[in-house]
Amino acid sequence: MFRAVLTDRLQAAFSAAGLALPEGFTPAVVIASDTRFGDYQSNAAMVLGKQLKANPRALAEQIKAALKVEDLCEKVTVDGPGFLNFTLSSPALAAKLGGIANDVQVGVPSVVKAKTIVVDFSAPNIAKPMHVGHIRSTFIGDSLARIARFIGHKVITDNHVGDWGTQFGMIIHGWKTQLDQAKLKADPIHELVSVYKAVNAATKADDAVLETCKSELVKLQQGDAENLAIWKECVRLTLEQLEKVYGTLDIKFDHYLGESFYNDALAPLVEDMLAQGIAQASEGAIVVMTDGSVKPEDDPFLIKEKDEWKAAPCIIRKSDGGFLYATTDLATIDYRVKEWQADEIWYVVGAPQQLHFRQVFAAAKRRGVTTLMTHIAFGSILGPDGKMFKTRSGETVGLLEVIEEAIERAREAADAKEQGLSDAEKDEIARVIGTGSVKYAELSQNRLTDYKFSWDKMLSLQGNTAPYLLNAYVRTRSIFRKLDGAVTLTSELTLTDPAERLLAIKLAQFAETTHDVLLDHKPNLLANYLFELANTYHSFYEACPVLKSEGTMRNTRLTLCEATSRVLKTGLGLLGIQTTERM
RNA sequence: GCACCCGUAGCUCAGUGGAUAGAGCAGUGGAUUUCUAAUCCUCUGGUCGCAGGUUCGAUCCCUGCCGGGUGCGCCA
Repeated sequence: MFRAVLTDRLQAAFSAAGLALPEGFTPAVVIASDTRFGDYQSNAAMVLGKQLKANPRALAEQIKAALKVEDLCEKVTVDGPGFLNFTLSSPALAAKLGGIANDVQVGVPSVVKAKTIVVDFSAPNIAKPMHVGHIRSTFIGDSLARIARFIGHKVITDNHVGDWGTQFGMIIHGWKTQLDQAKLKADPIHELVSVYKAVNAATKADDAVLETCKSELVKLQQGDAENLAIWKECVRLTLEQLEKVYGTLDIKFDHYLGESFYNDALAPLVEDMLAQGIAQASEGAIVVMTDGSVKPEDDPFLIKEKDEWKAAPCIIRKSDGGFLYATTDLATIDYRVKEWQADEIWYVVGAPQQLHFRQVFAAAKRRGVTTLMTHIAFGSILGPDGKMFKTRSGETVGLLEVIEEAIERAREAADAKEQGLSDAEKDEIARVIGTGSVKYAELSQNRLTDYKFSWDKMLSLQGNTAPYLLNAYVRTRSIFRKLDGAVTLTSELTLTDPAERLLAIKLAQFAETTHDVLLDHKPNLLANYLFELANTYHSFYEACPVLKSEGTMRNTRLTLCEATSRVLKTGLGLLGIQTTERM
């Protein structure tokens, strides 16, 4: 990575110039914000100037004089208030380019210390269809898992499905009293949902129904054979459907350890926490309270009310003896730490659950868990009114519905092109473009901001969209299809045209971008980068004929195409987006 | 009441303690008998919610306010 190498050189220059660096100071080199000045830049002289009370420009000149970068840069300049600007040399860029075009890791170095990372994402509920609300967790989680794995971590993906809970009282009651077997066979989830909705409505009208549901739930929890069988069938039917959706989306999990998996661990866990004094009885329930180890404003177990800090406990056992979300999460952490030796656990779950995770993480730490637990939060998907989509009010849009519509629109566009592709080929192209469009629409956004759900944005085929990126890839493949015979991409390369140079620099930045994504768990950095790369390639493509050129120029351009092709395929793959050879 | 997230172009959204704040859509005017136009190139469009503060430098950090969203003991 140029950025890392230049940082090292800068560090060396400080020593060579005899500059005493203040404690904790490391020079920062970044990709240039304005390409007129260079390819990379550093503000180290300005930061240092402040701390050493020295003139930043003079300091920059002093550093520049001590800098040894002849093998990398054709030019280093001091500009403005004291910026050091680096312009890469053509040979250095060409060498890097050859590396990208011939390397399976496309020039992205692996991490020095590989960690075991458990990624918890998607987590749909049994007997409920996935809706647009699941888009964020599913796509962000899948992408982060792919990226972490790509740069060398050991990644374990776990779909913590909601297969246990109070809703099963209603579903079992409905199953017994009003299930339509024919409809169940035709569309299991749809039938389960309508049964659930009907019973849910009935409970609101009639308390007796509610009581029946509660007793069905208790029977299930006590291991009643009939109810257990119904529950298992619900889980089986739902998972079967989920697998189909995940298959269409090209998403795989290493494990499907749902909430029910941890049932037997809950009672002992609560007992253990009581015994250790981490949990206590309160108003009939068992809760975790503050231990006063942190400042009140940082304590997840305290809340301020009228200038007084009041308890905001985390309940792990209800007064009726039942267990909760937090209890299951604590048991899940135990399992992941013990069985998988997780160094880190990433929870890709919506921002509204921030308090829950702060409490759970704090409770786990008190139990001696040292694993780094991170809540990778994301904003809500809003309806047209700017308010959250509500799951239960029926206002939401089904995930499958969105995907199918996207595939259909992509298919229409493919049909309009007339390039002699078979129906099967067009179907596959439409699937890749349709699912890619929905994924890209999600992943190109900052995960923390709320956004309004928009069919047009999800399904658009122009502009900053998956088809735009895929088209750039298709253009690279088209060139190699037309090429006669094998090419060697190892001969001499020379970058002459400005468009060639811009593309080469962009390609070199893939490594930096990929690593940066994991600093803040933000896949949109990669999405934005790939859009810029595609844009740069499209411009290059218009400006620089490849097959019609000759000699070194032709070889250079072919190498640029091959490198672009690999970076796009790899980069899109890291977003969970597949590619096609034609479109 | 308290806490967290958000407020950037007509719309939807990027962005960073640095140099003249970007993109897509919409609007405008061009480019192709194509290495695939699902493309490229022009132009138009901004008091980065408001007010202070810190800094050589603030859209970014701090404080206060205004506006929107979310969460806060027995759902998950």
